[in-house]
Amino acid sequence: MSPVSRLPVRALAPRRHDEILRRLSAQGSVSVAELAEFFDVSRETIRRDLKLLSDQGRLGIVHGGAASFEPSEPAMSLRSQENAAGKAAIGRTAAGLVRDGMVVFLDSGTTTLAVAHALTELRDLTICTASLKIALHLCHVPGMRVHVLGGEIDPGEEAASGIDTLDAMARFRVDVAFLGGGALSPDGEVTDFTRAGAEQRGRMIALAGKAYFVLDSSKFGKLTPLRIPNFERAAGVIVDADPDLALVEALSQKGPELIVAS
Amino acid sequence: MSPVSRLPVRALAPRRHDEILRRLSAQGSVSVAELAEFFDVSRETIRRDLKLLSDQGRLGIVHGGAASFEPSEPAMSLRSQENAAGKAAIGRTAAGLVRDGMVVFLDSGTTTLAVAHALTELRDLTICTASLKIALHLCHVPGMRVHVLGGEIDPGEEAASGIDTLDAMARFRVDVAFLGGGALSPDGEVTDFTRAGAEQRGRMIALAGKAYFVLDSSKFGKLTPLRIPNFERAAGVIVDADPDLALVEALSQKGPELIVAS
DNA sequence: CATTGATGTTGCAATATGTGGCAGCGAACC
DNA sequence: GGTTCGCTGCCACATATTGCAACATCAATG
Repeated sequence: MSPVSRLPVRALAPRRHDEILRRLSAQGSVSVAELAEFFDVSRETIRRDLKLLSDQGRLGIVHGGAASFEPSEPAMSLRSQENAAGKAAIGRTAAGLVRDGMVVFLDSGTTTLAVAHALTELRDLTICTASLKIALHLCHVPGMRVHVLGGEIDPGEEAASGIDTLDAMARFRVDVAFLGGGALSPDGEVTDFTRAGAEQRGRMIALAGKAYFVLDSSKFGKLTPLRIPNFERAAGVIVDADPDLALVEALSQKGPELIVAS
Repeated sequence: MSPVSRLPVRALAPRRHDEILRRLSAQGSVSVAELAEFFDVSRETIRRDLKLLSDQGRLGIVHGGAASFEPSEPAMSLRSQENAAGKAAIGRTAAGLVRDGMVVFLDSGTTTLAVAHALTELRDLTICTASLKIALHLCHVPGMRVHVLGGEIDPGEEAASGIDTLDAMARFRVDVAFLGGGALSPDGEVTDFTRAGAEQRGRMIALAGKAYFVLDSSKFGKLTPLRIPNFERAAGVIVDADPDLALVEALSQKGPELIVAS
């Protein structure tokens, strides 16, 4: 859409966005009607604001308004419902790349959780993850040794993050890593929401023998702000549907193999 | 347009869902009538909400309301059912020893999980734990910063343990620690099942400003093999029923205060 | 085991909300 | 000055949510 030349820094719109996000983190949810009255703009304008923020992944749109991802337990479970079939297919394909005896790193996220489910078919794996849900799930599978990375928990991801996590990661010798991401940008690169996330994933690419990104089709063409370091050294990107041709070509230029799960 | 038209400031659907699930995990069950009154919506609406959540497998609908599934692992969930009332009382008493702003260590185990539940009444705590369940639960409570200790997961405890965990523990400055244990032996000492567990608890006693053991009455008079180092330096032992007199006297000889929750 | 009050179910209408098209307006640019 | 572009509001129409009412079920009690 917009040729990325410069960000239009209007005075009014960003002010609304800030306030919307502030309210969201304070109250958990906001309604379109309430915001329209507060800013004295039309409801359409508010909806456009919410759509924008939603595309950036900063909130979730619901009937009547928007809800924050953070404080709500459903956020994660709801997200894991979205495109469940696609994620399951990605999980099976990912599991096909793993052999018994390997050391596997699993990133946090709903798509990697699907990979975790698929991995239960295997035996004798060492799993390394920062995700509480994944650890909790896989630790009961016979033959799996699960290591959890320490750190401060990010409630949105339900996973550890931060300095301690980066630190702990470096101690492992990882055969294959499955990483999530915020978006598959039109120029064929996986991007992330946060600085910390991008850094963590970039490091894991460097650490792992092979690193695959797992992204379901809802992430295609979205835009998130952070590039992931070392992306071109990743082994592949596993998706559940063919991206458009431009994206395929852009990706093939970068290096990582495109794998479409069926 | 919108000249202050009468806007019912009703809660958005996801907000209701969050609250319903929150109540479920707190109380185990909710009633349609109570929810309808709370949200000021009709009972049909509540039922539709419950139907939706039920379709997602997040609760079970029963006549009159809904009940929590607690889709947890049998080993752990079975244990947490035992003497639930006693554990809840211990939890409340333990929470009474905590003040806003403190750094709290929570050991793994079902009794400490009850403490975690009780701590949700507080705000502005830093939690440090090796237990996946505790981390997962508390990370969604507003005002809580949760740190998880890294390490290999023990499936029975659903918590990290081992060298890495001991290592990570040492980095924290802990105000108050709540520790589990295998048994309260007849000679007034808390003992443990495993060498690793005893070592970890002993270290935490040394690290924390105050360390309390939380033990429900099913642990009285049992015998487990490992003594816990530094036990005499613990601040107290919180239980849910009076132990017999000999045990009380033996304990008072050692040092830690005996606290009986009501 | 029958009664009775509470609860669950269904169809429907009212209202609120979402969507897409279009035009006005102001800022930036040529 | 004219043009373009993005933001905004208005409108018409599609969709979703909710409450009501009538009826079916359930479960506790005597």
